[in-house]
Amino acid sequence: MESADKPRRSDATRAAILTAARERFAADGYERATIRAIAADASIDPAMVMRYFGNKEKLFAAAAEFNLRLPDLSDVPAEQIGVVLATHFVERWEGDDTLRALLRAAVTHPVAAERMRQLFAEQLGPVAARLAPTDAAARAGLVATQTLGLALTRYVLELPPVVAMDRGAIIKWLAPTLQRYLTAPSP
Amino acid sequence: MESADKPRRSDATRAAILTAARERFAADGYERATIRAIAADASIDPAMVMRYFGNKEKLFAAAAEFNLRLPDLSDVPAEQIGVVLATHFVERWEGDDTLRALLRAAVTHPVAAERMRQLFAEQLGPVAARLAPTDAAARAGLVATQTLGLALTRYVLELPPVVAMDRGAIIKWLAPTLQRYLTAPSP
DNA sequence: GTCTATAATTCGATAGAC
DNA sequence: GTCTATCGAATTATAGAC
Repeated sequence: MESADKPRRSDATRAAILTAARERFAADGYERATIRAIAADASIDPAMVMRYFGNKEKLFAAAAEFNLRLPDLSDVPAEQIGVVLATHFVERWEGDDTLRALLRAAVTHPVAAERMRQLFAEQLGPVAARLAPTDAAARAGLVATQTLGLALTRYVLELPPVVAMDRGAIIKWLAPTLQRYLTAPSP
Repeated sequence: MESADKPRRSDATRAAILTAARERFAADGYERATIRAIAADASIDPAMVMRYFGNKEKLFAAAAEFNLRLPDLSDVPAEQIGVVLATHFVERWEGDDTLRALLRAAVTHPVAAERMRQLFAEQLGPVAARLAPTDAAARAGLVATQTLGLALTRYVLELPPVVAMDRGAIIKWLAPTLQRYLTAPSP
């Protein structure tokens, strides 16, 4: 929208604000994350945050801009879709505050919740539709229950046994679940 | 602590406050749920809420007091544990604001999160321990990922396809997942 | 027990000097 | 572009009259 032309001098400042905002939103949720704290983290004046992003809602919208980055799955054999998806999700969540910020905010912030709904409908829906033409929506929803449940318990609630599991174990346990939700006959 | 003796006159007021508090905490989360709004819902003065519960934290603690109410599962055959658990959880979540209030608050409120951790450790842990002595904790954690994931997507985020599913379908889809997490050999 | 008044904070947002 | 000063609103919590 605005980034096509010349890279502005202030882009570094902008990026610093966004990074700090993502960390705060991810750690504290929408209402506890204050503009003052975000500005302090970015070593900048709070008024600058307002100048750059207008208000808190727009700042959040910019900070939580992201997608699932699902790879092209059209070449993946149907019987391997579970492993591929489980692997992708586990690695996608780690090391990026954006998704945690969105999840935490979505619980109390209607706009964030709506974006979460869009995200799974638009990006996971098509995958399910290719594998199961009839009840694709329900199957995509089931995949969401398991993947978001993992994210919730591991990164937000931090249930000790879920935190303790390594990535490999998680993938091995979850892959058959996702596989069944997407390709098994309706029970 | 205080309820053993005589039922006080003010117990009705107390109960009204708690009911309103649960609804507000469940609908708005911890920080957006205000004492003023709770008092208004209960048709009472805000100052009374403070008098009865001291402060907001204690009010929440009282309102979110609950347990999973897991039935006695020692008589359930190991191969039916999935169906029994899935059925119980689906019916436990519906029609009771308490658990939704706790889940929503736990995402941003550390005390609520700690209670959520205790809840699953103390009540789900033993069930897993009986079925799988070695890696019981991990299996209980996996069950938590799926059951809390369902609660999150259906009652909090309200993903349309998850909301649209009826209880029977949910149970049929989730039961094999829970069954495998608890009784299948480690992958 | 009940309610009014208000203290004490905190936060988002704005105005304006430099 | 950057920062100071501050407004206005909302909230928890308290003090005290009745």
